Amino acid sequence: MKHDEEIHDNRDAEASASATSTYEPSLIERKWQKEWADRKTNEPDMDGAKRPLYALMMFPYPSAEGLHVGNLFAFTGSDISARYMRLRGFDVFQPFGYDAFGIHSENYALKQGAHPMELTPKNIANFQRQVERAGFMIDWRAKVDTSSPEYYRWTQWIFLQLYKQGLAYKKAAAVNWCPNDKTVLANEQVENGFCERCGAAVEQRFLEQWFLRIGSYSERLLDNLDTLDWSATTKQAQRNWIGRSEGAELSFKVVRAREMGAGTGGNDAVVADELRVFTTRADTIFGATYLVLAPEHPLVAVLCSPAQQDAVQAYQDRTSHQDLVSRKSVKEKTGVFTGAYAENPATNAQIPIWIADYVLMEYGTGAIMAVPGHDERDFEFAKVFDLPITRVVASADEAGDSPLESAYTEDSNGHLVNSGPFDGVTVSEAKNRVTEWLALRGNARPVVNYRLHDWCISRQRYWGPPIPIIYCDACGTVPVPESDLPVALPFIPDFKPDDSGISPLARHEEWYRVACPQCGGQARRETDVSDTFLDSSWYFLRYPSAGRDDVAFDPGRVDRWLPVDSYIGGNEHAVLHLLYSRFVTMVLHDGGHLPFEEPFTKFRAHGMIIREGAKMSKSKGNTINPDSYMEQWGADAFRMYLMFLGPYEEGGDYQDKGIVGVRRFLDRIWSSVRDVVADELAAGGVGSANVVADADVIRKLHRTIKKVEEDTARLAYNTAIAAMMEYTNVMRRGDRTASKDELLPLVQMIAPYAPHMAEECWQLLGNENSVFDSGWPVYDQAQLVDEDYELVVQVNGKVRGKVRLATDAVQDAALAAAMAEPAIAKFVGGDVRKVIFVPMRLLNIVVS
RNA sequence: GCGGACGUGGCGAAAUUGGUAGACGCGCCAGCCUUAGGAGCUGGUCCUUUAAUCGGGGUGCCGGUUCGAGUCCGGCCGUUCGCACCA
Repeated sequence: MKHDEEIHDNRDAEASASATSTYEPSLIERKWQKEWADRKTNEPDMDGAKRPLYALMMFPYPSAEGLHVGNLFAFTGSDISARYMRLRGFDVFQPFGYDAFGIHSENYALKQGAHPMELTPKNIANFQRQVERAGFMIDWRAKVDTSSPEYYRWTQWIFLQLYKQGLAYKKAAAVNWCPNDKTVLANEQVENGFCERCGAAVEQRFLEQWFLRIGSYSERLLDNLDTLDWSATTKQAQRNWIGRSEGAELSFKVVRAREMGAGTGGNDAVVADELRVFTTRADTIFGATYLVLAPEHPLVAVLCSPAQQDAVQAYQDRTSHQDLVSRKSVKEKTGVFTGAYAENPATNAQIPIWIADYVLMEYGTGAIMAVPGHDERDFEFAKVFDLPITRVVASADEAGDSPLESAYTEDSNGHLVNSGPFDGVTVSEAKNRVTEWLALRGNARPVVNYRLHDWCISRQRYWGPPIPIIYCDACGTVPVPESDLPVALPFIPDFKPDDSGISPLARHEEWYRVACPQCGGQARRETDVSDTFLDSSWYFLRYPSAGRDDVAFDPGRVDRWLPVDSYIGGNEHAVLHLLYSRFVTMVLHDGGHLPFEEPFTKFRAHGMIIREGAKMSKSKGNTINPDSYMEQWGADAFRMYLMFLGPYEEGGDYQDKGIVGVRRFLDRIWSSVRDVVADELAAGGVGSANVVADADVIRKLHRTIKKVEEDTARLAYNTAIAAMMEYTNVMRRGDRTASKDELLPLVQMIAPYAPHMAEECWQLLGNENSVFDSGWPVYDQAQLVDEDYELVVQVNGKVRGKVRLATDAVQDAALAAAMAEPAIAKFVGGDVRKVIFVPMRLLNIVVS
């Protein structure tokens, strides 16, 4: 629009012109976005800010479909919070960027038959257009794109720091393989055995992979949660994911099977000293009637008797080819006897050792003691294979000699039976005492186990940062020297993944052949790239130093701006991004690179937007195109409506008709401003206001400021907006013309919500500066107190009337006032037994 | 199965420490204005009863604590999210 120039160059004329016109969002929104850019309104002094505040929103992946309304909901909530803090006088730094590397971007390119290196910049440009249109207070100097060499150079640098600190290692392991995306997935990316991205059933493969030792940070990751100001739901999700469980590691002496004695009879030979199991129910040891190892357990080969060799081998083959869906979903118990026995350290009985796929190698020691009497899975297994079931726990009111129909897993009020010296001891007490008893004999030690596994970051894909490692025949695994970073991702036309389990880069000898940085001999590069979640695990560290090509992050800027003061985002990242970011920050702290170990001081999870009661999805065809809504109603109205739907932290139901209410509200404010300006022009120019503020309106105003301030601070945007609407209704009651003094604070309050309109109104009302530099209105405490109030009068708890009462009135006065009212007095029949007086609220007269 | 959140009009939702249930908005009804209105303004809108009041009932269900419960406690029912053969 060429209109822009006219607006800009001829502001006063335009101001008076628009003052008499109707509210035209498209004009003023464009105008102010340009103004903010020209005036550098959104750019704090990165090296000199006095009251720095880092407000972060979760950066999106720039999908080709463009901005989703869910993105907009998330960004708007963050933006309101940031703009509010700006009005409160903070130097707010709110950056934005793109999580452009990774499988989703690559898959989309594959679908389009395009190359991600060419497609990604286009997607970013489109996304950026939409984000700019919504009018966020973003400092665009700090833009980050994880797929740019300037960024991923430092992602690789971070990998090297992990490597240096011994926290990155390569191992051959059974990993999750997505046959559709043709890559390895982290545990966190597998949902119920299906690929989180594409939904394909995940298979198990045995591949050499790079892992990060997040598991060794379990305790810290868990304990620190208590110190963080985060949404409770997010913390809870992390606690579940880390999965701490207290128990004991018990050791069982192993004996060779009798049948193996080759006719010598009873000549037991020890083949492995001991077998260790993890249990949270050491108290049930007397009921352990067999042991079960995971089929992958390394001792299986040693323990297995020749007679059972074939059966065991066959079972192992079967499990190793199984995909994780069938392996991990509950189903019929299967297993094979190894031919070996172990000695129960409590009963000294010889118990058989089995293998079964219901025991997982990656948890605990990969072996369990089976107590079929008191564990559902063990019970089921014992039934299938006819193994003995011994009862060792009974509830308080039973003797415990009746046979079990099912596993008795209740442990809160049970006591031990058939447990030798521990008969009668309660379960909770026995957990410790049995462990201690076994420990004295060297058969137990208390252990804390975590469910959190190390993080597999290898991806056999193209669109990611190459892992900066070189393999040399002479020197072994050699990290790329930091001075050689970035290891650039080459442009290759054939970036399509295949079934081989190796990356597309491995097909390019000219790329992976390289001289060893240590000995100069022939060597080859690692051809896997790293997980997208490594890219996003540190982007917030980069923002304040974006553009610097000599460091990942500048220490001075880190000191001034980090850790992040306020982070707002979706709970879908509760255990992925948010946990990885905490881990990486801790590692960088331990390596001496950061002065803090927790990246996000405060985190709030927002809710989800649904539409007309149903989830939005492309397949249902009920998605919302933000562009068309912003076109029709204006970005301000759209932003505000999204916030008005429901509590921000819970989400809301988008109803197409609802936005009109918010737009009407903005129209009303606009027309009040227009009236004031018109009056002033008629009266001789700006500043000659002639409508006098109304005392009742002003009192309502101060209450409203307090309410909006408190609600905005706690992200209760829906009620803050309601309060502003209420005030506007009072201010305009009966189509009354508002006064300038009534209007100015409203414009300031609404600024975080409808920033363009607020700026325009602020200017029309005669202000030169940005409304965001004007400060937050201050309410007057004295205006909040009334001389009298309406006292609710109850008789026996039922509301019977209301009386006006002086604010400082005491109970006797209140009672007298109530009884003077015939409508109330008629309900007070018998004796007054009791009077409850809650000043400023109610009076309850209790009669017999 | 374990852990969390939630359940309020026709709809989205409000409701400090327990203190007038339904703010605000949508929709709907009536009126005003208008040549007209998918514009604007005013009033009304939980159910029941009533000419209107008065009254009675009402926050998923059952019970409890309390002068007083949407809110607290116990037990169900339902919705939803996270984890899940984790020993």
